[in-house]
Amino acid sequence: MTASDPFSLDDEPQAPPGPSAVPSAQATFGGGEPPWLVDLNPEQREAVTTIDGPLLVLSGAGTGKTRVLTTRLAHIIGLRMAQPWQCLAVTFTNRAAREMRERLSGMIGGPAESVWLGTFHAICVRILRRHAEAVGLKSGFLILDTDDQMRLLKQLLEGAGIDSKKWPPQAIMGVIQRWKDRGLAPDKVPAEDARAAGGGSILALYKSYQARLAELNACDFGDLLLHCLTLFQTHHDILEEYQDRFRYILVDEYQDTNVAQYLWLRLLARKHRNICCVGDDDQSIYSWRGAEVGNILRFEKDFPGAKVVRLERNYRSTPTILKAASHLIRNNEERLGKELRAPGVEDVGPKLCVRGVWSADEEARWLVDEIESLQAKGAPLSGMAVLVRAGFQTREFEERLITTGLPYRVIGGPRFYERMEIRDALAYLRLLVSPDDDLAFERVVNKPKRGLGEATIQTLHLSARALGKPLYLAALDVIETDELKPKPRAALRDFCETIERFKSLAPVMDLPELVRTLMEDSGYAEMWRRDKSPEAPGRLENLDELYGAVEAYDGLTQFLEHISLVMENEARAAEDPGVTLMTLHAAKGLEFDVVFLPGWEEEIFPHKRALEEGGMAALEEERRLAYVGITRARQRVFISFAASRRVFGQWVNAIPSRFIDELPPECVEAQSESGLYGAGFAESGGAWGGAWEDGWGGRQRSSKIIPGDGTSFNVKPREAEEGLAVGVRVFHQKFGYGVIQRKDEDKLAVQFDKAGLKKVLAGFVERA
DNA sequence: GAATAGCACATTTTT
DNA sequence: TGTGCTATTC
Repeated sequence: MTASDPFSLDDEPQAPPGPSAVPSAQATFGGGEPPWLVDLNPEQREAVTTIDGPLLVLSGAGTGKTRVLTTRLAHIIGLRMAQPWQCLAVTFTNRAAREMRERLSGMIGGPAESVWLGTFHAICVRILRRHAEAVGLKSGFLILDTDDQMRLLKQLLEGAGIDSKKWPPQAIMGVIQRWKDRGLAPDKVPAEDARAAGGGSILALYKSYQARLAELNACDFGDLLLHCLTLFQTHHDILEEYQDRFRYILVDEYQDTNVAQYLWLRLLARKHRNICCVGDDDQSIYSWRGAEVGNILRFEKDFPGAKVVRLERNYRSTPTILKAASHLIRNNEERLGKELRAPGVEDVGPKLCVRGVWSADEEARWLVDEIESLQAKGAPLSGMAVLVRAGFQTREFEERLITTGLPYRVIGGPRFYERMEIRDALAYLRLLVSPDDDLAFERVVNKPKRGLGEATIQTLHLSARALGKPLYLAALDVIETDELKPKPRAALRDFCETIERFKSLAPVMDLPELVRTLMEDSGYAEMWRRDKSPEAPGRLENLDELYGAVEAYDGLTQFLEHISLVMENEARAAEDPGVTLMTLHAAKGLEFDVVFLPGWEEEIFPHKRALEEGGMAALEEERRLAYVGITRARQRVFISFAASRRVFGQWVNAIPSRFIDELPPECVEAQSESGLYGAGFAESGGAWGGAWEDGWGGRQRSSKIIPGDGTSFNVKPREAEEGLAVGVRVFHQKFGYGVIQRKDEDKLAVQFDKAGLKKVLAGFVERA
């Protein structure tokens, strides 16, 4: 892991690099073809070499989109059409940005460093830090994460006496975010929209939320774009500077851009009009987050004279997989139209396996059996993935994989820097760097408990307001007065002294040591050591990991800035050999030899909620999700559905997803449990769609409740419970070996070696 | 100020 | 079925 921030080079090279730095095409290749073009197919080549004017590259799954983007940059720079720092390339994720920069470095070496390449947010931060004053911020502004955002909004709700039951903060934040996604600052929200949102009350909240952020000199993620956009709209001189600078603009995943990003791009590209957007409307799966497929559908209208290149040669999947995916996605109305094909491949590959089973348990068992048998045939587990619609669905497969003893990893879930203990530690660090960080102060002032409760904080708030100072600085004053009772005053003084001490230590002390000692001296680490709850040891481990993570950085400020934009934990990204479990959303951009797509049932996939909220448009997005899932596979696809599964503890019947009917029968091998859909199922052939009708009476939900099969865990002889105490090592049929962390009658909390912390009944474990 | 019991709620998520 | 949040109680 490196802490080097590509954007930290604030001074651009003044003079163009000498001929040695960027090889000139003419000089090096004697007028012949530059080597980077050699292996490109004709469409890719066109996308790379059409560098003047607007260009839309419709790049299907697996057609070499990253390659086109990086080669295009190399081409522009290599031909000296522009200097590296005159090129802007924006992505959505840090992962994509990193990959692009690495590949570019491989092609052109050092100059790759000075390309403006990063996520929309990172680029905006870079610009905003320079021109913060122009939008009412100071350069050192703080970037809030979701946690801080919600905290702040809740405070405002409380202050305004709004019932958070009637107006859930999450929903309010959602409305505000959508406005920001559309590039709407509070004063630009259309009256009609404002009226629709709580009769204008949400707009009022939006206003006060923004005001509070300004007071705190802080931004949320949406603001990074919104402020940057406002900056461009209101300061023509600044806009022009960037318009002049960015001769060539490249955009990755264009189908995921929201309105704000679109406006931002359009402004920047207005001068040179050299904008190249790469995207795939069939993989637009983030509309619920503000992404506008419309941006890609309208490109030619917005950029008159735009050229469109279609990349349809897929180098990833077998022809059968491509055929199935194409057939499915053809059911969508709103698309630009594109067909993936596999160039020059003779072997069409095996059919997709679609399997129906009775219950979700069986589905997991079957799926893991398939994994095992593939592994036995020599397929590596790291080439296999289970892709689900929603995060909770990974559980049944995890459990089954544990029982079987196969290694796996789950992508997603709470990330390292979002864990409570890490955020607490970060708040301490933030306070060292910026004493005006009220949110950080409030977070840790009474963590661990110092007897500084609500009453004390309230007093502090009043004093702070009176003094016109941030909380922490006000606290420094207040401890010198009699405003507080002796006890809280002493506690607060103690807290402030610790912070002050570390503030002076910060410049001289080695970073990991500083963080560790701060956690010790503040009593924070001790708090978790004393905590008897079973998750406490894990939290301490995470803190240890944090001490290790800061090592790579030069200073606290750099560390905090970096993680505010890069929330992922790079240290953990290391490849390991297990099966990958994740959501379909998380799988976009990845590929595997074998892909398992379980849970293809109506109401789960397509998801009920999505359909309720978004109607037909949402159904199309769900279908695109299915398309994304299938096209992740290189060799094989296994789709499955269960006739019944437990949802929130209740047995619920399900019918197969409509997407199964939309697969071309000739690409599918149907398997089903005996009796599940009668004999008609397997041999239904062309009348594929009708197969379900026979078994289920059309698409009506069956009212018959199918109970669990009752064979597995009915009655188990009660083990001698006396041997089971905290600290005892035990064995569990499902979860394997572990140590008892807590005992409450017959309920145990056990930390399992592989399965993590689980609550189990004493009857299900035995002494190891 | 802290522990606890009851209660609603339960897609997708990067920055 | 599990969790995380609020309201209540000590």
